[in-house]
Amino acid sequence: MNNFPNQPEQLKNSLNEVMDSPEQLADRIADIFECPITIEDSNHHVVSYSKHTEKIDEARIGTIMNRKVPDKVINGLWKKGVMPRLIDSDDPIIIPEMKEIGLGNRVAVSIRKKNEILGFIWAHTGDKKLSEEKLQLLKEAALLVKKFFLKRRQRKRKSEEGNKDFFWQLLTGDITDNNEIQQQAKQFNMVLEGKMAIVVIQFPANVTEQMEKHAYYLSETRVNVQVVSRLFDENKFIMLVRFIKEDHPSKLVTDFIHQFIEKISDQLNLQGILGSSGIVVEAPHKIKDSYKQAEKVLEMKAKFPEELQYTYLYDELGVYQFIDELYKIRKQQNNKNKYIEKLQTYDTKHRTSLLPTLRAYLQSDCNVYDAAKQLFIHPNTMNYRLKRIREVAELNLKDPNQKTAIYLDLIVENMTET
Amino acid sequence: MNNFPNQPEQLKNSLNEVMDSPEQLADRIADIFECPITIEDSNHHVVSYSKHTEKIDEARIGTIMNRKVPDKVINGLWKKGVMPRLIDSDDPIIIPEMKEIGLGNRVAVSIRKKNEILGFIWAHTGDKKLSEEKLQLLKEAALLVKKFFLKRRQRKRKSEEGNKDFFWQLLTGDITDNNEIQQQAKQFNMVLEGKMAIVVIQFPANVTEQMEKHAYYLSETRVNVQVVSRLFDENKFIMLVRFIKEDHPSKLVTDFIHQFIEKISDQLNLQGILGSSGIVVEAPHKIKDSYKQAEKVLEMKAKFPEELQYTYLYDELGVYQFIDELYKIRKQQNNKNKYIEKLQTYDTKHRTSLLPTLRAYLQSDCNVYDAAKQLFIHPNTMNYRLKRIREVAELNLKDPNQKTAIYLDLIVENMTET
DNA sequence: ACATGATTTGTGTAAATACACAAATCATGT
DNA sequence: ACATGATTTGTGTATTTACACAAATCATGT
Repeated sequence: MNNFPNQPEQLKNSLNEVMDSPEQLADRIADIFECPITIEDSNHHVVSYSKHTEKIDEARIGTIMNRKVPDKVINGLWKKGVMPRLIDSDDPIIIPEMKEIGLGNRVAVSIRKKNEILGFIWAHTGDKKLSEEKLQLLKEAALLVKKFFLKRRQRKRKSEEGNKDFFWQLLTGDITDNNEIQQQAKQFNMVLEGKMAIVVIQFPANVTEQMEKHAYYLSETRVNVQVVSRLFDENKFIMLVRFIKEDHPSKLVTDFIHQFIEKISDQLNLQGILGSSGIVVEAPHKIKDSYKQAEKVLEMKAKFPEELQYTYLYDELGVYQFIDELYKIRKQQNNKNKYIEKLQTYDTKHRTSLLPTLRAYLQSDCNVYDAAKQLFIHPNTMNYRLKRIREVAELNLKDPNQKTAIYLDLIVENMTET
Repeated sequence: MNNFPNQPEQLKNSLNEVMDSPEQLADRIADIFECPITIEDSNHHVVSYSKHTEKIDEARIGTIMNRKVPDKVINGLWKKGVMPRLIDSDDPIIIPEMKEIGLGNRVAVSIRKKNEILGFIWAHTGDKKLSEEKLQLLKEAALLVKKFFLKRRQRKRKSEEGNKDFFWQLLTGDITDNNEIQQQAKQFNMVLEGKMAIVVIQFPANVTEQMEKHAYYLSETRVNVQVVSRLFDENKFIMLVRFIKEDHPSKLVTDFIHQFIEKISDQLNLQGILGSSGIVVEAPHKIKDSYKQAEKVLEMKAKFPEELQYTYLYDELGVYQFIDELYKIRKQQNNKNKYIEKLQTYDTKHRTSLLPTLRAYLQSDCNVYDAAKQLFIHPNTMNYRLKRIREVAELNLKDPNQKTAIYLDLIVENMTET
């Protein structure tokens, strides 16, 4: 094992041999580096692990037993900033012991094609320290293992562009025939069954390679939802997600978007990343609707950032599903809301703020105390103003019909100003 | 005065003489009938009264002093059913003493041209009873006095058709030039200044002559508002009203419509008479808008009879100002409200009534007790159902955005069924 | 500067509302 | 028929909300 100059050759030969039987892949690498080796895919599922039993740690046991790295370990790696370094770098990363998650000393390197993470090689170095040359060798090993991953994903890879085209066709509704859709889906190894939705993540600026890398990674590693297909369009990352559990798709997709944004904001140290989803559909030809709706949500979130700060689903847009159209109607009708006008006139004449008060009141679900808090005034002041509103506008604040009209007209009115 | 066969001749001669000086009109008739005579126009304003001072009663004093019949007397006459008989008949009506309104024995006859009431002749008979021949003579007197009224209204009469045309032009917006409008208005003796609105009264069936008669009469005798112009179109009576007091035009027009409907329903013993008004405008060229709006109100009242039972003004239509358009939008969007759908599904599956409960709750301004009363259930039941609604629909009942959307979608949904 | 009326805030009380719990009723499937 | 869970109603209590009144502050015009 000291014949150092010979090692790369040896490695190549070994790997070429085992190209089709991944089981021995880790063993061969482990032989060269003299420590246990684990190879994972981008999803942190175990692809291959060496038989070495020395220097074994808790994390390794858990990983091999479940054929997947435990979530606790992955989270720990993220928290310590290991994962970002691993994803961003082509070089091996030395990871010191992390007792709290049962991880011994390790060296790891990512396996990637362009910006896409294919997987990772983990060397369980234990007390031993790898030399600079060995680290270099590990990097070369990664390049060679990459071939294995590429071959493994042969079907997927050979049609990656076609897959993208197909996804676009689904998004735009260019294919409507269900049989054709299912045929193509089979060809690209996509499952278009059960409950699905389009999720769009919008980045505030132009997307860098690093951002793409992280986005792709995150789209691979979710659990409750499965990302069937994904692509970047300008500064938007569009995903087709499928729901494994059929229970509460709204909650699942909200959580997914939440986590996605949280993690990627954290990892890239970026603010202002928005997420949205169209409604959950069951038929593939309705994916286009879900996409349109997801885009609509983003459009409305841009127009009403505060109001829709915590809204991600089209279903939850409420009146903002049709506020644009309503705006057109009201403008066309050319008839200002009588009550709003009266209050506006009164406000400008007497330098009061009855209209903003009414707005806060309506936006607080007609709760006097919440509305008062929002405006930093005493609840009695609020009540007094409401009394004045009733008098000045001759408005019955118990009439849901009028209140609804005012609520909408106040939103529409604000749209005029922008 | 016993030369009875000669009296009609005498009457004619007398009247021809005084045709242009109304002051002596009543005197001449009084001479023939040997009792005090009062002549009123359709508005119950005094046109002419005889000098006779015998058999004078309280009502006559009040009438002459104010140059108008006191409201108390008019109301009394309506209550006793005298006015309808007078309006409907060409023959003189004998009216017994009505002490409660200070009215002595009288005989009265209406003066009319076709269906339009021009005025009335009142004979204060006192203890005397008029013979059948004298009654016949009074009828002839009415015919002759009619000539006087027609001459009196010469300008108005000669252009009655033209007036109608002009009104239609205002209603349809055929004239837009303000100068032209004011010129024509002057020609037809119409005042088109200050605050105005179009009021439309809709009759349930085809309009008979009797109904027209009453409608014209009522349009003459209102106090706080002035009916500038009016016409019948199919089963609709369209009025242009002007506001004398500028204070609270909404209240004035509501009261006007209320009273109009109440009185005419009462007089004609008719149900289902609807009234509406467009917004109050200041510029004559906006009358067309007010007309359109008044028609829109009637249209919506037909579609939502219960909801808009007490709504007459366009301003007060609330969401019904745009519910038609919203219906189109929502149909086009082809996306059912998620919350409504969930509740509907649950209701059919479990034979519950969560959706009707939510509807009642929203329509009762989110007041649990009112909604419960409306549904004849215990308030606790209401609360329980609301809890289930929150759970089943995953709906936050404190979110005004969602609630507003549901409120509107519930209305829109009901429109589908019809 | 003063008077006036509108507005804001503090204090207290009455009424309305929410909520927990228990009992009764109902629907449904085994 | 029975068990089960959902639903309805009754009862009582704690909390919230509405409202009246008073005092203080502010704006405005003379």
